[in-house]
Amino acid sequence: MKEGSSTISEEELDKKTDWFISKCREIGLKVTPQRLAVYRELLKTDTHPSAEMMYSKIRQIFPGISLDTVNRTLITLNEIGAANIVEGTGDARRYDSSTDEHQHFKCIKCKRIIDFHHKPFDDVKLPAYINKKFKVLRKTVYLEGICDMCLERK
Amino acid sequence: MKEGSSTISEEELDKKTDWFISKCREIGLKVTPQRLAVYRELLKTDTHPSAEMMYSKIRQIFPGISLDTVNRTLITLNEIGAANIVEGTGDARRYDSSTDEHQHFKCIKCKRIIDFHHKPFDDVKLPAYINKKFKVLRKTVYLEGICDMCLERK
DNA sequence: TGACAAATAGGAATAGCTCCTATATAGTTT
DNA sequence: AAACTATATAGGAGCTATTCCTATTTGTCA
Repeated sequence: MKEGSSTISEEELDKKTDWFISKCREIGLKVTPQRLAVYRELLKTDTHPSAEMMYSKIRQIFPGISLDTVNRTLITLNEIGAANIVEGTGDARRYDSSTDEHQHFKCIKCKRIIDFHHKPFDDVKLPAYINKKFKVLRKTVYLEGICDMCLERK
Repeated sequence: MKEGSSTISEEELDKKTDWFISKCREIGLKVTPQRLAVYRELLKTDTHPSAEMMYSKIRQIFPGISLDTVNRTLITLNEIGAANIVEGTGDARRYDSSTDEHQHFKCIKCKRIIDFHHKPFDDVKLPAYINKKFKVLRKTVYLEGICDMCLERK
């Protein structure tokens, strides 16, 4: 289970940045400093930030960026597979840069989202009639409840 | 897989209405005609409506109701276990009156939500460390992709 | 039936995007 | 390296979904 700030290594960050640049070029997206900043900041966190959270963060290193750009960029990242929108029930969209298969737990009190990985969930195959009828792009398992911190606080 | 309008029987509707009334009394919620109307209309559909969709529908039989009441009521229904908020990634909240275990597929083009039930998903047990650390109130499996209708149209 | 806490209608306010447009710039072409 | 052009951006307007506010109404219980 991962919580708090990420500890991604410089090496890993550079590797993913290179991948991202190639991916953009491949698709024909321009590699703008804004895009790079959004992608790299998202890589550095595992708190599943909202667009607004990313905006505050990025403004510290890139003061002129607009919220609209952050929003558009996050959606773009999701489209090209460089990030995912975390599933949930209402509230602001939350983003995740992890591409490894994993699941989410969201606290309905503090809205914190915590990653975990339980292999049996990955292993369940979809029924054939679903794959036949629909084009499934994403399969997620999502838990909701009260987190340890909120349980204690109460 | 269920699509289109529900075919809930009068009998079933009455049974659930009785249950709902007891539940409200038990918790100390007043049984208002607005609450009953929202609950009963939600029971009659399986299109996973948004608050706005419910509002249009209910206004036909209850012209004076306000959108705020519909919104508040749907949230209340979710809180007392008389309905669920469907998981998703953005857009307006969608609601479901079904209490049976099942899963959702959402079309990212037309936003249609379709129920299905694949027992292996129910059977996966959560890892012990999750249940120990968090109070899990809900476990959902959510698929996203392109539905049959949108695939054809393209 | 009267009292009162809870719920409602209606409108105002807010949050979270998304759209619009003039300007700027990455990537390409010369 | 200058010019070109399709994209991308900043900033603000606009929009959608939801929540808040408050005067009024209404279930529920004594």
